[in-house]
Amino acid sequence: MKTYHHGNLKQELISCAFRLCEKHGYETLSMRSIAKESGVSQTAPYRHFDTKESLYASVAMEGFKKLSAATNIDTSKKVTKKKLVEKGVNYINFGLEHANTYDLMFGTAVGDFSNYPDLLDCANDTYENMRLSFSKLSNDPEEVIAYKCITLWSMLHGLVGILRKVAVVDQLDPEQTKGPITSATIIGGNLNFHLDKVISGIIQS
Amino acid sequence: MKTYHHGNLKQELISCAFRLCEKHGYETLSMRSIAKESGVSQTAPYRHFDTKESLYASVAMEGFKKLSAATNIDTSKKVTKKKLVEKGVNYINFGLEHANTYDLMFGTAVGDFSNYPDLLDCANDTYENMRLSFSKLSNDPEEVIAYKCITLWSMLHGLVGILRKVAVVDQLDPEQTKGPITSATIIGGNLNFHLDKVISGIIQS
DNA sequence: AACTATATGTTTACAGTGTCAACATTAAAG
DNA sequence: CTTTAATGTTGACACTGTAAACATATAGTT
Repeated sequence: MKTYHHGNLKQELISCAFRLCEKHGYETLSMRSIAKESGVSQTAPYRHFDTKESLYASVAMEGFKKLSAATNIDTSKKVTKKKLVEKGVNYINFGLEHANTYDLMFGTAVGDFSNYPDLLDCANDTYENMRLSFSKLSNDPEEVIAYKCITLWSMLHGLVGILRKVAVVDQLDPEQTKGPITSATIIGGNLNFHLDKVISGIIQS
Repeated sequence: MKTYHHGNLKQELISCAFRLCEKHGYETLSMRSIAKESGVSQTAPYRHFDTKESLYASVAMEGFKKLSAATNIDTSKKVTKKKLVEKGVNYINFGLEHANTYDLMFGTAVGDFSNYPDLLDCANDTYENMRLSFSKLSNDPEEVIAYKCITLWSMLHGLVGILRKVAVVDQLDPEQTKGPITSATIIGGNLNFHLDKVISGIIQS
């Protein structure tokens, strides 16, 4: 039965947008196509989202929740270096497997998180878990932990970005290695080891 | 005097787009506005660029050239750790000062560099200089150097991304430090020292 | 120098976009 | 049961990327 009022349109729009984003990237999303896909009129979304950006913000928030779910360490238990390495591997896998959503989360689609407090909270949660993890692992003063967090997060974030770019290069011509690349090397089995060294370095820094 | 044929439209369009991108970000660029700004009809750019993406590619190429100019080490002379640290600082400064262009270069605006061989070359040059620098600094085998390159580049790339996000958080409310942030700390004088440690770590890894 | 082909420009047109205003229908509150 | 607020639809506007048809200047050939 088809009612005039959808009943749960907002959530429907978000998950629809999330699905489309995952599949085709956020750049191809349109307010109208999402509306159509959800079976409502083209302007119905505007009852729930002021602008396209604010829909993006909701989708990004979903992304951060999933990122946290995929990477968070249970800080109520003992935190080990091994767990931190695992967190790192999970982070990178998330970034590569949900590349389109990751772009939405960390790109320019949502200009300023502070306009979307819920999103800001979710993003901070991701950071906070890393901070807590480092904190449980050592007795460093706060500012040192902050350094380590920024360092690790940057490393992970950067790897996601660079590996994707380099992967494109590799795919282009696997034979021609102008500059002995790299992503294949790292992705193909050694990422774990690599991250282990990097993270060890950060921990001891 | 106004002639029918512009004479140098292609370059004009690129530098015009570059300027607008630097100022307002690539997302706000439109083929038509660039044409208007250049004083030609709305479809004139299509005599020089098949698609908007291909204009983006040219702008991104400009970006990579400037990035190389700002960061490249003269590898014909002796390469020192200090120079590498300097390179890192320059890289991050470029990323933060030309944030909009940096987004264009490393974001999703240009889908696949392999469609734009010139762009690909420029991007590879940036990588290649880093590889050569590491190579001159040690006797590591190629694959180790590749590791180090990826690690350093990821670190730098990640820092640019994360510092900007975190900076946004900081600006929001400089008092409320939910999780003792970070970008102010790092940017405000310690970046050099921080990078020095990180890069030393990478070199010795 | 004249003719032709090509490069480069303009005009017009189309389908798609974000978003606003006016209106319709339903659910919630009094 | 009536009023109000929430949620939907229709229609409109200015803007977008880009294709097609046409105009003009330049370069190349005879």
